[in-house]
Amino acid sequence: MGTSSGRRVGRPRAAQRPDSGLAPRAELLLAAAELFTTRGYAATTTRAVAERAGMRQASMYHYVSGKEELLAALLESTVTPSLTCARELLADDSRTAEDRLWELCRTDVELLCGGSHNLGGLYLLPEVRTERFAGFHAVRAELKDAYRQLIAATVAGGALAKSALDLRTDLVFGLIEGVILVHRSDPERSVSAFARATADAALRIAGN
Amino acid sequence: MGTSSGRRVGRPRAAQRPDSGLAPRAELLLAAAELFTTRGYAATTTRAVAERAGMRQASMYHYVSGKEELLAALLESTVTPSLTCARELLADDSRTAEDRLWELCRTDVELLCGGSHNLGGLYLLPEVRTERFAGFHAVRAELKDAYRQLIAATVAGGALAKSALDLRTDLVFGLIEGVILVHRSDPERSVSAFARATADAALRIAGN
DNA sequence: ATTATCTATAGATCTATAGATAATGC
DNA sequence: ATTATCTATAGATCTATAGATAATGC
Repeated sequence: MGTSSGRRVGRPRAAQRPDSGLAPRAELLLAAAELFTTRGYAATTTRAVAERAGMRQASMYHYVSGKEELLAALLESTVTPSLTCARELLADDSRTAEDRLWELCRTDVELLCGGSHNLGGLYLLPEVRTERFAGFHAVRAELKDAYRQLIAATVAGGALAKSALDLRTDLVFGLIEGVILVHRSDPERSVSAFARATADAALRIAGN
Repeated sequence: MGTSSGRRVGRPRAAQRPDSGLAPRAELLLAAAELFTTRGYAATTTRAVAERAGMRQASMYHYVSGKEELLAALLESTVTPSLTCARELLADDSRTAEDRLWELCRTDVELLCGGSHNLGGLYLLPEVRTERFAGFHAVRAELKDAYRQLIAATVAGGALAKSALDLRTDLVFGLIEGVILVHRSDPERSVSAFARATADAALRIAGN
């Protein structure tokens, strides 16, 4: 738990603050998300993360092995919901491919821009390309493949050359990810309207 | 100069390498571009930059005041050509707005993805959002405004509501920038064909 | 006794400066 | 004499571990 309060086991924290209601690991993840997305991964120190989570630098190591683990956990938690959605849509025969592609785009944009801390921004960190985050890359590749399948099914009259399909997939996927940048430049805009508009735009790119 | 070789003034470099033909400052900028785009800004040390440029860490300070100056210079050098192109297109009355928007998109993608070191990737660094790079942001805002003007002129039959215009501008601009991510994921693809395809996609999004 | 935290710190950086040195230029 | 570089290093971090401490649980 750690969720409900009352007196807790262990030495009290030095800087006490109103109980966040979160378990310590979740506090760390939240703090890391905020700092990584705004300042970047390399520029964020373990001290900054821990202190923002309400504990001292060294205490962080009681919950995680270091910064790397925090980023890995955050990355995976960001793609997983998109992938779940993609799998459901792929399996749903009752709707047209176009319809499902639109829905996938919309949901994905909502997820990327929706959370309070612009978690999608994590995707842009240069460090993410490192092999250490292979788990994330694998999940992401699966998501991209779902896009590819839906785009292929969208095309009227069957077969599209592989290179053409790859291109469209990349453009659509790029649009969806580019959305992170757009959202960053204007975080006030209504996410749900923006998500629908982006999905519309994606269909225009995917279409014939 | 520094460009042509022969014996040069000053103590010789410790690690001598075949003369790159570049002036030392240019060598530093090139090295920084490679490292910043691949590893990130904060993760890149002054030592790494200097060493890659063929000199010792301390010698770098003879040419630049530090990492920050390198990033600022690189950023500005990346937008400036796009902006020049945008100004020319805005002034050219002999072509349709659609035509010019297409051309701007194409050129921009070429510039973002064309250079050998994926300089466009610099835009994605979290540090870039800092006020220190206000110069870059100003130039970039001007470029975005050029996009906005061309998109407005593209719309058939005049006025588009401001919010609708803003949305389209953001989507198009986002697509163009998103291209950096796409290029990153598949750097082998022909840039010029990709640039044309992206420009096509941009027109679809901008269009009515 | 167990646990969550703390304080203290060693070891490993990294930046930016001070001052020496090895070339050419005159 | 001027210049471009070098070596050396002080001061400022930052990470991760060791060991102490202040709670609750039994």
